Amino acid sequence: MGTPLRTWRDVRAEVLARIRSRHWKPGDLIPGEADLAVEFGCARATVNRALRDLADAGLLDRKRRAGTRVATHPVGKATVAIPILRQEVEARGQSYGYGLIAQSVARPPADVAARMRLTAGTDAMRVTALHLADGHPYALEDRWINAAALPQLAEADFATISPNEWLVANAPLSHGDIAFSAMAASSEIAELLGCDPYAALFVIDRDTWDADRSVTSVRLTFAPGYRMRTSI
Amino acid sequence: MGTPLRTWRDVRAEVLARIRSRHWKPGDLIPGEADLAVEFGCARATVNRALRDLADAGLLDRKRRAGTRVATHPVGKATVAIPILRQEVEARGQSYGYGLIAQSVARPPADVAARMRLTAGTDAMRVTALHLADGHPYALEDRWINAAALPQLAEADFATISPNEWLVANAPLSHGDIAFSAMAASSEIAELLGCDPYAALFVIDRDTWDADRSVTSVRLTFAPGYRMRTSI
DNA sequence: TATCTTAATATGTCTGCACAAATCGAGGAT
DNA sequence: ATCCTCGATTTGTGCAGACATATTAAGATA
Repeated sequence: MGTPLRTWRDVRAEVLARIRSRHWKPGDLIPGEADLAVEFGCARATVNRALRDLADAGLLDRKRRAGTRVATHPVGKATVAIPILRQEVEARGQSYGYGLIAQSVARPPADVAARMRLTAGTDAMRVTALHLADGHPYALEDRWINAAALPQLAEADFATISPNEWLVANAPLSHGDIAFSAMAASSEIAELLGCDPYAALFVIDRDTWDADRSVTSVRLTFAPGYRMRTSI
Repeated sequence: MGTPLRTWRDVRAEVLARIRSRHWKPGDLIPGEADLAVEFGCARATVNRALRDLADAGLLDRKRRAGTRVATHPVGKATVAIPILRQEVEARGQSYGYGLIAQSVARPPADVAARMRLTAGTDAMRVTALHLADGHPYALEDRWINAAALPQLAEADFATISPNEWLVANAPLSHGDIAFSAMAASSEIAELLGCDPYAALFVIDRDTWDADRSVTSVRLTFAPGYRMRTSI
């Protein structure tokens, strides 16, 4: 019993220490908020804030009436920064470059149309572009955009601004699905990225939605050696 | 001006709607908490909770005195579920299998020793194991464990339990660094995973720490076709 | 003019209280 | 025995007020 823990960060630190030290083990039921508030010498709301934060981080499981338990599978999630290419390159101290490769309006292939839930026969805009770091290929962007969802699309000039940045500035904010995978370079991609065919490349696929309407579907293929990092 | 927004989720939804509708555009300064509380007919704490949540999600930038702005680069982060292989496989409705390939105590190579910050000449335990889904190779686990950080390590029987699960149950909770990348299969790995040499494989590297002491460093190499998904 | 000090302001958080919502278990009805 | 209802328990959240802290802008000083 020491000095009172005044802030919710103090409380969080103390609870975290007890979990880490295995004083409270995975699966254990820990005391209720009211008890902890008394022990720590603070208000219940403060304890609540601390425990809620740890629960958000996946370290605690909380249920009404049932109480709070230490999570059995403690390290469940990590937040990764979805790369915004210009920022990422510039954060590495390199100069960012961008080049449009192709732009057209075409019938998307079946898999893309299905992912975007476009009615059969609908056209979409396809933009292919290359992102550069210090003049070297950094990532290849292959994007389909649903023109029906973006009235201003005609005004966009993807020769000077990347679709990524244009969409950030002009598309309604929305949710989406993201998938990370590895893919062998096709000969086309190898040529564009300046790497060997069959090189192992890191790939991010992202589908973005405005309510139930697909806005865009993009694949970013990174040059060999790319690593996406995070910490927990 | 409608019925009062009573809950912080209501407030969050309303603010989100204004952002999505571009009523408040990226970069805009939005009204202060007190003003919004009056407008919405709720307490400032409720508005605070809602705005804090949106800021955590990366949709708002908040600074004391400066106020709250709509984020210029709206979608910054996503939480990914760090795969716990057994759960992941079973969640797909497949049967999970596990097999120990090799276990030894050895001098880790320079890059691993450096990552784990082991003093030169320290030995560590190396465990190599294969995770299976419906009997097919799913992921290869190549792990180094710092015995000095884990007294009970001698009791572990990695022939029957995977290092992953044993560590979850026995190691103190800790922080760590994670990196995702793509790698071409070496001939050894190709044989273990039953894929072609040079196949593009998804790789997760994870270093785990207890305070400033390295606990374990692991590389998970997934069989071809693996995708790690999330949504924002 | 340049720099330092001070006040104003917006967010951050604590407190104490109240009630809401979820959930579990006991006890009663069928 | 089975099902249902109801109360108790625990977390979830709202509110009003106060103070803390960061940051900016204006004013004072050199």
